Amino acid sequence: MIQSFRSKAKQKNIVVVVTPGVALLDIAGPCDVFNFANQIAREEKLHPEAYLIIMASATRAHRATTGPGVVLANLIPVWEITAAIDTLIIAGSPVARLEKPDEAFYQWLREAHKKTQRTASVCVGAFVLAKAGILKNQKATTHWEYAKQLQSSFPSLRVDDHLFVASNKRVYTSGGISSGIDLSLKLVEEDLGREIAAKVARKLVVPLRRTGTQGGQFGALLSAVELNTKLASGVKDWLDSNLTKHVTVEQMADQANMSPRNFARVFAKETRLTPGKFLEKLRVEKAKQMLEETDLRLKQISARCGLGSLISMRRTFLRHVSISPSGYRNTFQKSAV
DNA sequence: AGTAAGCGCCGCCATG
DNA sequence: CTCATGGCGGCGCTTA
Repeated sequence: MIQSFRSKAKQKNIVVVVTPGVALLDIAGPCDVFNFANQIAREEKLHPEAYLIIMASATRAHRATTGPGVVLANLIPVWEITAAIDTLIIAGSPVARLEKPDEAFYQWLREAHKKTQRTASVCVGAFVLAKAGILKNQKATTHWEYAKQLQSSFPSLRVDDHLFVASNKRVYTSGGISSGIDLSLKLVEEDLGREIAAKVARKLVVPLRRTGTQGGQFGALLSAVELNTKLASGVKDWLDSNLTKHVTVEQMADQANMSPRNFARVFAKETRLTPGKFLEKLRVEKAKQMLEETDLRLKQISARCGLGSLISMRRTFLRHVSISPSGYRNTFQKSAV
């Protein structure tokens, strides 16, 4: 019985726009998230059918070949969509970074965006939103490999390549290919609440909110790329035993026997990270570890990581992990069984 | 809350 | 000529 469902909210139309060469995961991620959200909302008697997923094509063709060769059929060219679009998702693909799709598509996109509740991109789909002018002056992210290109092509954007999802009022961008999942989970959380989103995440066996950076290992702030460089790994050992102290970049340079200027330059080239940022990440990493594995007071943890006062640890922590230290502990502390 | 001080970062230029 | 290094000064973020 319809009456038994708690939510009176209308069904939302999710339009996923694909272009040829799209990574399968770019579209599979969002599709599965919304589909599982439907399923769970139904089971929970919250909503009989929360989402309708519409697969659309950015070209006149009704089919598109994905990067791995799987052919998507029965696509609806965007111009033929008649339903009101609640959420528009532009999936990334190699052509998304080029001048394609054509001007007609961009015109459609600009018009459509005026009417959507939310417009989003996965991976390099951000280039499409940027070209359409939708990201002007907004915070944005994309696949980290293309973040620089995005920033230089569209200087007004504030590109942050370590984010998985960047959200503004109505516009969302997400990072690497798999982050379409993170993006969609966030949208589901907004629509159906945290509990449902968490259940979807559990079903997919992914964290509800990924912490850390793109390219980083799961939950790790510092990626192998950043740590496996000569400079970083060399300095890291020394840093680990000096984290409680106030460390300057100059001291780090000393450890590497280089001038501060040159150290900073070479370090940045190798790791894509400035020495200061690296140090900060290392401190937060250590704090995360202690929050997970110990019962130490926040203040003690802060001291041991060199993150300063409780206030400043909180601030720094929020910047990197997007939740407070105590919130992080609540979610991730390993229960003492 | 608004300001001042400190520090890291980066562009620019000089040197080897 | 180029490439790696290093010094200087200004800008901006963080903290007190």
